Amino acid sequence: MATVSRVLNGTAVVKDETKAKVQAAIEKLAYRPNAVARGLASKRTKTIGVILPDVSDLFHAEVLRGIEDIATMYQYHIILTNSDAREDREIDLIGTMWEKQVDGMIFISEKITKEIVRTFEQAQLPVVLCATDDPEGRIPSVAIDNESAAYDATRFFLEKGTSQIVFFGGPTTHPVTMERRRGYERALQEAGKPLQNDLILHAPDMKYEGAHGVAAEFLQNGHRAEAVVAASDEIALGFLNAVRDRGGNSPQDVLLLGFDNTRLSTIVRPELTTVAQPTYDLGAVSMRLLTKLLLDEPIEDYTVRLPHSIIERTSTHRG
Amino acid sequence: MATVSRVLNGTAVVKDETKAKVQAAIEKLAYRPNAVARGLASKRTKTIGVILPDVSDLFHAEVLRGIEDIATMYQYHIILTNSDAREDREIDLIGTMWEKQVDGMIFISEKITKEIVRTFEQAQLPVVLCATDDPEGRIPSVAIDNESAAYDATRFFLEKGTSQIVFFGGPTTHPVTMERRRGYERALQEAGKPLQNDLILHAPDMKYEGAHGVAAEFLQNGHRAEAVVAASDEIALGFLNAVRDRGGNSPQDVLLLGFDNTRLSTIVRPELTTVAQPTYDLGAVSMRLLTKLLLDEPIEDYTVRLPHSIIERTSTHRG
DNA sequence: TTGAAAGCGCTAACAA
DNA sequence: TTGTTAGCGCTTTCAA
Repeated sequence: MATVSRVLNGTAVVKDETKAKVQAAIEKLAYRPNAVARGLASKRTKTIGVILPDVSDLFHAEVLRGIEDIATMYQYHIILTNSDAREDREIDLIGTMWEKQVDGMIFISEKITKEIVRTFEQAQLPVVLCATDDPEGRIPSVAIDNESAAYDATRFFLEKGTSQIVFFGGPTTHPVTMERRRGYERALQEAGKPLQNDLILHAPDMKYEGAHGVAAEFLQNGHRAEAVVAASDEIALGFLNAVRDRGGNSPQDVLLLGFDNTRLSTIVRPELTTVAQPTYDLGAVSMRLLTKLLLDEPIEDYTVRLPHSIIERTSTHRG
Repeated sequence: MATVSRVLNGTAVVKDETKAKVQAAIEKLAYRPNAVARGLASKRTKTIGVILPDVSDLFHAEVLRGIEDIATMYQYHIILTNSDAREDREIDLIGTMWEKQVDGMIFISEKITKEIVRTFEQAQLPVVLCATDDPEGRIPSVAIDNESAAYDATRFFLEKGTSQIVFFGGPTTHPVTMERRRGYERALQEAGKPLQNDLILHAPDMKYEGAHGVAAEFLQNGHRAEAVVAASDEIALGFLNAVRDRGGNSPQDVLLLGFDNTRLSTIVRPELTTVAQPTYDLGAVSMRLLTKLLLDEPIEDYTVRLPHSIIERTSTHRG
């Protein structure tokens, strides 16, 4: 049994001859090691827990795919759970992940609270935050620099000489939205433009439906916008369709810039200019960082900021 | 220890007084049972394996969400892996799921081969096929009736008096595509219409990009279509944009009907008429069926067919 | 109603 | 280089 274990795991030198015999026996009996027993004995399950708000969200699904691919590469398995971004569920789930003896975790959420940080620290679980960060910087994280991404997006319009630039974010309780809003505000201030509160819109979430309603109301009230910096592609499309509902269109009547470069942005017409987050990479890099943590490899940065870029398409292009 | 186990699992009667003492101790020590040890001892891990082609695909992500919600409800966890619909990987993954001692599996694939059926039977793992079925009907499955869904979609156009109805599917190796094609053909035959092979299109996959190319070529070659029955929303949008690229639009120049009722269908303009698969339910019902299998509950049907419906939107509506 | 004891199928020291 | 032994932290008989 011990020698079989050695052959299987390569944890010690085994004579070629015996190794061959063991492998023959494994073949013959179609033997497959029991990962649960192995996990109990070795205290490593080769399993990592992933908690995210909602897999059926395009962005999360793509991040997850990145996580999974790298996990597979390093022979880890993924236990997945949806939290619906509810803190109580998140904390509960961290506990069950602990019970499952996951080797580490990747955590995606909208907001990293002190309570969550504390729970991770108590659980002593290696964890990497993905697409968000811990404001206190105590937990390793992989994300983009949202403030400067929104700053760049706003500059993009300012350099075209556009005024009446709307910022259209998610809820004000959403830290990522607020970071982006700060970038927008900084760009305007640096350009000497006044901040107009009526040009700052917040949708109930990052989805299409709510954004569509908010945009419709905005236009209904007689407001006008020359350009929109939206915090997600879906939000941008919510604005687009509100404009269309009133007989307008983009880019003729409004220039639109989304966020995330989801598949939507090329499927829709006009194709959407967007700030590309390296969605897949966000997941892949998070998982890679986690493997470094788990394998005690040297780590340069515990806080990784991936580059973003603006992808120009027709929604901001006036023929 | 044994009594603690009894309190935790409710497997035997424990005096209220001792139960209270145990619970107090659990509280005090912040004790959390080790699920791995529990799994080894009881031979049940409360974990189910999910193998699907690609989580980052909208349809699968939504099915997965359905699976996960019901799994949570029954206190199961999900181990997730992507197979990219490659049979060799699928077979390999079934093996690793076995090693992980999952209690059961949900399997989503494009094609259920004999090899896969054999692997499941050898592994003796309870499994439910989701969104596909085993042609031999030996494995429980939850899906819709693709043939009659496409039949209904085609009838929908025939009843409008439409001719030149294109069928636009995925690859010919894709069983679901072929089932739908058969439904399309049956509807035409019953209506006494000739089958025109040049009106049957196959995209390289169910995604937008490839479909867009195939549609562009179709139109380039001077073919015309009055209506399109597409095998996925993305394929329908591929056709739509090919039409638009040539200055046309829907519903004016072509009536479009997609499949799946993904978020895309309402975000896009014109909003897309589509055959709604109960995507979330496909996952939820599969998982529920699996729990019945695992808990030895009575089962009426091992082969569940969920209802589909046509959701009419602007892409088939001529003012 | 509870405690004692065996054992789930491995890994990891320790000898040999 | 290999076999022996002792657990890993639970569940599940079996007695008491």
